[in-house]
Amino acid sequence: MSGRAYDEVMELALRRGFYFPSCEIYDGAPAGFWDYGPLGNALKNRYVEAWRRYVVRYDGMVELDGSVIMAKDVFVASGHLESFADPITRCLRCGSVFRADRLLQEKTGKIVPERLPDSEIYAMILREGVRCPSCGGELSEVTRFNMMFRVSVGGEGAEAYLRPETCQSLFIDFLRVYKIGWSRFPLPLCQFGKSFRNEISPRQGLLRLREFYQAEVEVLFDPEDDLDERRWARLKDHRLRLAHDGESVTEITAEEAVREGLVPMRIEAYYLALIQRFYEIIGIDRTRIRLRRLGEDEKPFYARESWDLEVQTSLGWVELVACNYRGDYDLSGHMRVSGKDLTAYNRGRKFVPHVFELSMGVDRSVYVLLEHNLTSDGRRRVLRLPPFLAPVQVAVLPLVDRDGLPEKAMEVYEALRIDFDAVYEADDTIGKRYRMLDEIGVPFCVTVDYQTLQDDTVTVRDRDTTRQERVPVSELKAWLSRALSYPDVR
RNA sequence: GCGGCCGUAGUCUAGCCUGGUAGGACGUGGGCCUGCCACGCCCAAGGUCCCGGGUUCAAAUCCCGGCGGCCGCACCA
Repeated sequence: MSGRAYDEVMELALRRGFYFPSCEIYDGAPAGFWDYGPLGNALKNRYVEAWRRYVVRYDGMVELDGSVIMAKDVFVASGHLESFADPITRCLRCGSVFRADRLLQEKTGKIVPERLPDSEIYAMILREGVRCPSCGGELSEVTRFNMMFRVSVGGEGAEAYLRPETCQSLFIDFLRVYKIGWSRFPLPLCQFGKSFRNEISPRQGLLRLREFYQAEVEVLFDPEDDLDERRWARLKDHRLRLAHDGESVTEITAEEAVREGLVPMRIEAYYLALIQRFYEIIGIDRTRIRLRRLGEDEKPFYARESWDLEVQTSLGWVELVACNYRGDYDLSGHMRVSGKDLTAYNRGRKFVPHVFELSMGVDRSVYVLLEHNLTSDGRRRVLRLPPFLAPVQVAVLPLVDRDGLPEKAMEVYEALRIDFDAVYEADDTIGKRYRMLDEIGVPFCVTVDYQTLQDDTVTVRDRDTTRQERVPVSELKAWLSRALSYPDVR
């Protein structure tokens, strides 16, 4: 696992301002927090806009924005207070920490029930004589480490938590959203926003953060009513890259996957196709994408079936999207704890909606976009982002910094700067400017030369081919709009 | 959290083993030059050598602790 590409992305991120450590002027700042600089923020925003286009609007989803701090009861209902913490024991001699239940199972072969109280687990450790696998030392009592950040709210210090996933507000807000008119199923709710997890050892830059962006889709549906034909027709022929047991990938259309039982329901196959296609559109090499079905021991506590959309990187396969069939776990839980009725009405029948979710890691996706698109042929280093994702869309350059060219170039820049993310660059030789702009993925460079002063045309240089085309200044805006437009999908 | 390696201007790095308070490259600012793909010239700014403590006449260099980074284990909704 060579991390060379990772190191190159990291160096570029620091030097050109894509992202960098949070609070970095202070010593002792905790790990797992990163800030987006000007370019990274722009890239992240474009990624989210693409998501809105190819996932949210394409499917007719309903986007909400919930609060980050949520009441304790939310996480009683969601199971996070109980299940988001693992029973832990530590070695009293060497300090190593172990999952108590797994250690017991490994050493004794006995299954440790998930709900067993900590004191019982500890009693088992003593009874079975289990000791530290590293040094043979004695093990401590069993404790829990919850990965949620606890906060206290108001003068009373009411117990609340930073959400560990964005989706809980979608489940909770469902009641109101449903009542005020969004009452057709399937009902895909979605949200882009921050989540927080107190990871034990955050690592690898944007790949594992304690504060991070998610873009989550929670499709609420009637379990007796599989996907409508209108949606199904759109993506049933898309070829899914399904990974079974480990490595081998089978390419199979969504329709065949359902027919052959590889994916149980149409609604799952459809949304798996939707999300895989999204990553293909934004420029991730599809041969480096797989949808891996998780085994029983890997699934989150609330999931009935899980697929991870994974992408191959220099650090191995990275999970970008968790796709989970959550059943009625969430709404039933919130009904039980809140006492509110979250059933819906469809075709003369009351039911608790089931949920299929697409939980996307935004920061990880941004990282993968950088790593997959950063190319180097020895002389030239180019960030080959699709033009519609580029943080800077166009640069305006006077060929030389004299003879009236800068004035004319500035005029061109002024005409573009509101409609596009444009920069003006006059320093250094023209070749050097092209190189600097290639590195941050600027897809088009508009150069004002001596001919411009004669006939009011400029050259537009293509980042990927370095070829230049002469375009009248009067047509520049239309030319760029076309070149920067989103690819069409039906 | 455990173990290994590591932490020097914005970035990459020399120096560390064999203590004597830092040198380069790129980048940045200014000037010159420049008719299209980083190769030009001149000048300048920029360093708490991660932080704290210890040893020493003297610490970037040796020792301890902390923080951070990478890798492995563990964990990963």
